[in-house]
Amino acid sequence: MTKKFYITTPLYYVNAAPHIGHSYTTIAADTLARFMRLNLGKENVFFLTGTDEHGQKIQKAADAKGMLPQDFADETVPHFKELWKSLNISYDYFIRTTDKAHIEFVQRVLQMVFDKGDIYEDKYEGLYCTPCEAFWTKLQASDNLCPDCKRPLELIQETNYFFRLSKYQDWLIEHIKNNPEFIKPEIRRNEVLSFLTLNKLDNLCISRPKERLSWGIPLPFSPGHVTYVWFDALINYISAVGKFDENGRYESKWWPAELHLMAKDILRQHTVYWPIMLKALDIELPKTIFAHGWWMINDAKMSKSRGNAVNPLEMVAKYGIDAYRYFLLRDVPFGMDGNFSEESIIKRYNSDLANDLGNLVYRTLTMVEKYYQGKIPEGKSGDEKSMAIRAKINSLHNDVGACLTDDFNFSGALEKIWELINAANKHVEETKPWNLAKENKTEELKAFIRLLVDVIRAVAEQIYPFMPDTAQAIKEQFGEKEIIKGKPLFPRIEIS
RNA sequence: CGCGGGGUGGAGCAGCCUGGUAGCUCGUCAGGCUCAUAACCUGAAGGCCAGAGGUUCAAAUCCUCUCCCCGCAACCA
Repeated sequence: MTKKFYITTPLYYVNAAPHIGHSYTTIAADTLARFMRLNLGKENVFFLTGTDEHGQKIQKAADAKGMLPQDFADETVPHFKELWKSLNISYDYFIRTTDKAHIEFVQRVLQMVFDKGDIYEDKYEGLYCTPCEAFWTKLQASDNLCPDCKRPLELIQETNYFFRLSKYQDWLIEHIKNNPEFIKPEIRRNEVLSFLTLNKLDNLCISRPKERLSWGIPLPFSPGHVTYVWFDALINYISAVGKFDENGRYESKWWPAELHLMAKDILRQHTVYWPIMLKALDIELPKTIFAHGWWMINDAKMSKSRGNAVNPLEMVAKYGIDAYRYFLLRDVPFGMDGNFSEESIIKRYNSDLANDLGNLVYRTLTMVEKYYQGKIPEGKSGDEKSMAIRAKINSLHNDVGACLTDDFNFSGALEKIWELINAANKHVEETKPWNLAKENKTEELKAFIRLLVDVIRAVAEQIYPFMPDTAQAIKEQFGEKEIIKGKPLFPRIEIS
């Protein structure tokens, strides 16, 4: 049986334009997908992303613009697709929750879970703010006033449908305990586990009455209700890659997913609702759910009200696709929060990309040009330092792989690559090729230059998943037999 | 006493599990070199490891207490 790799990003909610957070998850997923394609073959990797388009916020956003929700979504989705294009995102499929096939699939799921008895009808009572269209708990609104608009709340009652989360609580706890890989990183696993062991799960309300919300997938067994967005959205992970047969068995070439990637704010939905939904359907669970951290903007949480959201397109225009990708994956260990600022991008850019990598490539090109008229020399060196560098070249792929496949440790993988780059730069100082040239030590010089070229080729190979364009550019400059020297890969950014 | 994570040179982090010269990246300063994008290499300065007490020959590392920061605490997509 060939190994396969199915990776997903969350479906992004289309009520606003994509920001740095969206791009972070997607770049990380893209890097893993590219890496796995190199290892398992293109045909054994499936990378899914898409958009979540139902629900109240979309309806409100559309209303505000005097549009139909569908038209509003149709207008927003291209922003995501364009961004992915300009970030070199190599997704295999882009799903929209308004796709006909997805809607039918969700309805099928609802009917199956309903028939099984895990969805039931009940009365829901709560404090409701009509202008805000929101329910509040007594805890949130102790004074009986809407925390948002400060208007009095009404106690209203409505009939809704509920999903029996509680029935599967003990099973889920056991599953998490028995599968350390299931929720990562560990801090998130602890969080979920303590939450599950210390609280009794309430059943999840998975419907909204149509009078209150019409923009959603109608429940097949109650046309007066639409489906709660999360129940709709999570199902994309299976609706995109498989089908139910006539006996209600789910069949898919790709499922179960090896990895669901997301930011930590939607961990709950993925580690509690989603596994239980799958269990109710008798479908295998994903292998790993990984929640990464947030990017803070100049030490403040990014939010629309602060107006500090970073536009990825702007960053790409300023610093380039690969510098942006590199920065996000390198600057902060995956899983932790990071602080985003242009100052830190520029620092990374200048020190890692321009000074270390770019300069190594450029100085090597110049030497090949100067000493060998652009022809890459043959040669082998057997001294200790050269051998040590050779060893690093040979182990680099495994080192990078160990970081990526075990822990999704992007920054660690990049550090490994940079260790080789730094070793090569140091090797230049120690070998002093300009002296070899003066002293006519031709064999040594040939071997030395060849070693540098081999370092650069290995580096290009390994940075490809992270920085596909740069890898390509390096490969083009170092041909089979000779070089084609271009402009510096990363011209330094001078801060005025 | 709700649960969890954390407080280490100017900044960001590692080390703590398995006690024994406090390490990395960036920044600062000095030097070297010239193949190179004023890039590269070397060296230096800078830390009583939040605080107090305890265990020990020996504690950033183990134990107790205190202070401070952050996350989670169900429908927010």
